[in-house]
Amino acid sequence: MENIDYARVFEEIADLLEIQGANPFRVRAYRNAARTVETLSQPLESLLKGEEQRLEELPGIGKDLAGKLRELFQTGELEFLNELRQQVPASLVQIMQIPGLGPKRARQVWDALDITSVDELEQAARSGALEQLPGFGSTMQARVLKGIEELKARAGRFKLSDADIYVQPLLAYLRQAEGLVDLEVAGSYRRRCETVGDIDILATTSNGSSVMDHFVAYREAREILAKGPTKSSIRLKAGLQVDLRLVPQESYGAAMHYFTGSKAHNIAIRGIGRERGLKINEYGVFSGDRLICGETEEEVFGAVDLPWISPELREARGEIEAARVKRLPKIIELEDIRGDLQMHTTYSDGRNTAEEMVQACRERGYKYMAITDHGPALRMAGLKPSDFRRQFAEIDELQERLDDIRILKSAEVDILEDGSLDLSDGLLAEMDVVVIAVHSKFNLSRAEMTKRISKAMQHPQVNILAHPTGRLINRREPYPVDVEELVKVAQNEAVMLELNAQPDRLDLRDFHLQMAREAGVKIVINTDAHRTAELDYMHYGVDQARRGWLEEADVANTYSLAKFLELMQK
DNA sequence: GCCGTTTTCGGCCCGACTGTTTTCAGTCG
Ligand SMILES: Nc1nc2c(ncn2[C@H]2C[C@H](O)[C@@H](COP(=O)(O)OP(=O)(O)OP(=O)(O)O)O2)c(=O)[nH]1
Ligand SMILES: [Mg+2]
Ligand SMILES: [Mg+2]
Ligand SMILES: [Zn+2]
Repeated sequence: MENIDYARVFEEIADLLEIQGANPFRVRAYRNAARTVETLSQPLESLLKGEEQRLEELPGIGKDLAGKLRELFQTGELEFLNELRQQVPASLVQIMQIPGLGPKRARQVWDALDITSVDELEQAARSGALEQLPGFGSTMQARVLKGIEELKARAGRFKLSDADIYVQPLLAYLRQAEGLVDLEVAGSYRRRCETVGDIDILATTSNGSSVMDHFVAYREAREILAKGPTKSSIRLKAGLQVDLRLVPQESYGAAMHYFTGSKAHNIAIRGIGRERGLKINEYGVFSGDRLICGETEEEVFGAVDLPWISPELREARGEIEAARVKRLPKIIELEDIRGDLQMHTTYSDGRNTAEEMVQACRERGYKYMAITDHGPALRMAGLKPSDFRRQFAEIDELQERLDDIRILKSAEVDILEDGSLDLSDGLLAEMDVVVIAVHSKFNLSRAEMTKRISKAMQHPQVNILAHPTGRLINRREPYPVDVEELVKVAQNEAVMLELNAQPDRLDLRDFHLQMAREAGVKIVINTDAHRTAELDYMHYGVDQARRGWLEEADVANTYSLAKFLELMQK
């Protein structure tokens, strides 16, 4: 019964209801609720256990959906979903994953051809039965077959850092087009989401531009998905989709707001506009047919009496309410960072020596750093106690020659299966800061894993829990663990939680960070660099921290060395 | 299905691109 995916259940209900032809607003309610429970900064389970009506206080969760969440929590099942699956084949929702096929056409192939799965649909398309259906032509049939192939290849979402590989060359190419004024990346990339489904680019022009023709002629494009005067999409050879939107220069602000999203944020802002008799779209803010403003984002927010909101916060997770009462957080910036507390050297699995890492940290203006090579439990990469002592002596020597940075002796100590550590208390006592993390034995139950990590955190010499959930984006699920409980332990034991800035970790997640902030637990943003260049991953960590509403004071490595050392006192 | 000091009923964001639609539905952003 542990680990019910509440969001998935609501998503499935939304899909099935939509195929059934239910009221679109009812469908949207389920989709919104799925989003809400997925990204909750208060843990859903503690709300579910509570006696009171706390669940109903969540935006978009009323009596009915709260009841369904409770039923799921208590029984592990949902009668309503089971009944729905009797009425609509559950495998039909897969058909909606194919580009160009939505609820109406899923319904149509089910009704007309008794198709209930992607495989059956593929057969119908191959046999030519599909193009006989009203509304389906040969073009559509071919598109479906292609869509099914792509679905099998499964490009999926791209890590933000992978998207970065393609963004700069593409922008450089687009800038060659005639008639361009602005060119900016919007969408989830601008909101600095940990993964992006595509790249959304906004261009503006004063007198018309040839940018659309130029765009679809990009040599890295594999396919043109759509092409119109204001909006075109291509798929890159790498599989990544790119959407380009072109609007008049005077619509820059409104278009940027629209194209940055998120969708839920847009709907909320437009709803507020509507209450005030305003129409907000990507071209501007309108009163009737009269354009009121739209040149800048500030104007758009201003039209609904809100201050400008950072893109990272635009997720309809309370930022609008916070902005309304002037309580938006002043979120952290890269320049606030004064140190990096996890990195590796050639002593373990790093590529650069301690001296090189120190030099690289000084170049980045850091005032302190910790060298955290692995303990002996990592057999290939780990250090024996004697290696650590050798390294500490080397650090002493390096430190003697430097007065602009403090090198903290440390280690990334492994949390063993029973919650004990792979280095002795004696050795830990020789360190300035102790970082702990799980690196093996992931297949414990949630309760066991939580107990294991909690025990390690209770060790009196431990300061930082690194990459607390162990997930690797697109490669490895987090091990099962109760992050809410870890936050509580961190609070009681004065342990800090790491936000690991490696772009495939970004661990903790944004909503975990919000949870920690609300509990007053300090976060440390570390790059876990395995070479000097990886120290620059810090900005990914800061981006994630911004999405988690963290302010400078919430992040321990924004403090001066003295203050940071003070924070570690138990 | 949710929501509300203008409402407990009647609203719910708004627009672009595609295809076979003869005047616009479906899908997607
Ligand atoms: N008003 C409005 N805006 C939308 C809607 N769908 C998308 N947008 C806007 C907000 C999105 O951030 C932006 C880009 O759309 P995308 O589908 O690419 O979404 P986004 O980039 O947020 O996430 P992604 O990582 O691409 O899945 O377009 C919508 O239904 N209504
Ligand atoms: Mg996008
Ligand atoms: Mg897009
Ligand atoms: Zn590690």
